[in-house]
Order: sequence, then C-alpha cells, then structure tokens
Amino acid sequence: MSTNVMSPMHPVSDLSAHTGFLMRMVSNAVSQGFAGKLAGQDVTLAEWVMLRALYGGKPLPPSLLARKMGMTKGAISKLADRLLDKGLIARTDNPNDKRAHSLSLTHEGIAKVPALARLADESDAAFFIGLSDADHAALRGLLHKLINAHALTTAPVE
Amino acid sequence: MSTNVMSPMHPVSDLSAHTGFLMRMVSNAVSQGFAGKLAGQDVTLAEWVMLRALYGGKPLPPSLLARKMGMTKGAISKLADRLLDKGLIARTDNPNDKRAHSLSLTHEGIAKVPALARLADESDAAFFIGLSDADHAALRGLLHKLINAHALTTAPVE
DNA sequence: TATTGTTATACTCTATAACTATA
DNA sequence: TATAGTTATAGAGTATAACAATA
Repeated sequence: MSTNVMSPMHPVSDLSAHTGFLMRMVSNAVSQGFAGKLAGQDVTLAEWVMLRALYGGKPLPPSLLARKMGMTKGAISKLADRLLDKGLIARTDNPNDKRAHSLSLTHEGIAKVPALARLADESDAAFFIGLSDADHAALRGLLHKLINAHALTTAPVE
Repeated sequence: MSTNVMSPMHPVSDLSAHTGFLMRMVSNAVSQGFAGKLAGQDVTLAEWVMLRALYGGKPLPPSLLARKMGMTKGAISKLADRLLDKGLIARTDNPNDKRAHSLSLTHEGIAKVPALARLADESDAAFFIGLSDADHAALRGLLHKLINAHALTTAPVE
C-alpha cells in the first residue's frame, strides 16, 4: 500500500473550522487594541464599562451592575474598589436598607467619560475601517441576532 | 425652560454603539460555554489550542508556537509546563542547536485530541444554531475579512 | 552580541465560597 | 432564614523583564 494508512483514524476539524474560534481571534485583537489606548488613561476595559454604565443615569447598587455587566458580585466589588481608589466613583448609603448602597460617578469620573468615549469611538472606527458600510452593518446585525438568541445582557440596561 | 439644559454637554456614545463591544460580548459567551465543556476534560481553552496546533504535524519549537498562537514565549512556556505535567505533550532536544527543543504530542495527547475536537464541534454548532446557513456563512466571511485586514495569525500555520 | 527558552513578578479577570451585617 | 455586599482564595491568561545557555 502506497498511501499512509497510519494517519489519524478520527477526522479532526481544524481550529478555524469553528466560528467561535474566529470570533475569539478578532475579538481579542479589538479588545487588546482598545485596552492599550485605555491604559494611557490609567483605566482598564472593565473599568471603562462600569464608568460608562454609571454615566448619565441614577446611582446603581452593585447587584444591578453585576447583572448589567455579566459579572459576579465579587468581581464588581473588586472593580468598584479600584475605581473608588482612583476617585472616579463614590458609594452612597441606602437609607431604606442599611445593607445596601449605590455607586455613582464623582465629578472627576463624569469629566473623564467623554474622553474615554472618544477613545472608544476612534479605536472602534480604526479597527473596522476595512469593512464597507454594508459589511459593517451586516456584522452588527449578525452580532445582535446572537445576542438576542442567547439573551446576552447588553450594558444598555434592564 | 422646560427641557433639561443641564444634561451632559458632551454627547457620549453608548457602549453598544461600538462593534468591538458587541464582539466581545458574543465572543465571551461562546468561549465561556466551550471552556466549561473543556473543564470536564481537565483542559483549558489555551491548552486545547496548543494541543490542536501540535496534532497531525511535526514537532514545533516554542518560538513558532508563540507566533502561531499569538502569545508571548513566556506564556507558551507556562502553558507547555502544564501540558507536560498532564502528560499530553513531550519535549525533544534539537540536535543541531542545543538551545532549542521541540514540542510534540504524546500518545495520550494524540488520543485525546479527537474527543476534544468533537466537543469543539458540538459547542460551536450549538451556539450558532440560531443563525441560518446563509447568516453563518456571512459571519464567517466577515470575520475572515477582519482577520486578513489585520493580518491576525490564524492557528492554521505560517 | 544575538537568539532560544525559562523563570520571576505582577496585574486583570473570573469563579467559588466563607463571612458580616441587616432584613 | 434570606439577602446585600465584602473578602479570601485560587487559577487562567497576559506582559515585561531578568536570566542562563548557546550560537
């Protein structure tokens, strides 16, 4: 026999056969690029998401932020500690429930969000500039379909 | 004046305005789902990628794996240590260069890949089942465009 | 001197679970 | 008992940089 009969008996799909793998590659590239820009402002990706979630709205309890951001309350607590240390957010006691409190932006935090938003706009535009408007819209449509199909929690609210 | 003139003076784009943010949400959901399945096999996501990269090919030096997987050599070294401990890969010295060596799958590693690949197939199919074939193909096409535009290193090789 | 690879250090993110205080 | 939140612990992933050995 001239062909190699010792090759793997189980056909094994390539990594790039999985759409999830391709998504992760692209997503990591976008996020790492943006995270690099944010680092220049002494802010991490998760910190930016929390700051934006608190911008222009009412103070929110950690439990609600956890649901909005898809994180555990432990993670939210640690994240809030960092933003507290940086003076970007503040805690306020809840007069109706002594266990609870709310998180809100400080003046400094409020002042910082627009600059970070501009970075986000620029970073996103730069990454997707290679796509035509139609392609870009199509991509966003497909992502929204998946977000809805899996009931993923967009930061927008709830 | 009846309207709120005290609203933020800087228009700040919503998080979901950024396609990169949507990508990260979806990508995290896919990856976390798959990572959960892999955990049942005592393998992490990065370990799976390295095992798959070594499957069916020649032994590879850490330096090449680092480029293929888009990781630093330090990260590859740590990852390889874990897979060595688990008995899934082996190191072989390079006779031509005493500094170098190559990584390859052990018999146990080779035996394990097809099962992991099946998990990957199932996990991916389950996540994207909500998309029509046309939508799925369109998504893959758009991701490949972005991968090419940014010269992202697919595991396939180089 | 440059390169291969390891090791040390540190930080983000995540998860689980134990814990405190209050309800 | 249940809930809000914090804290402790651990592990994955990443990055930088110092280091050893060899080229």
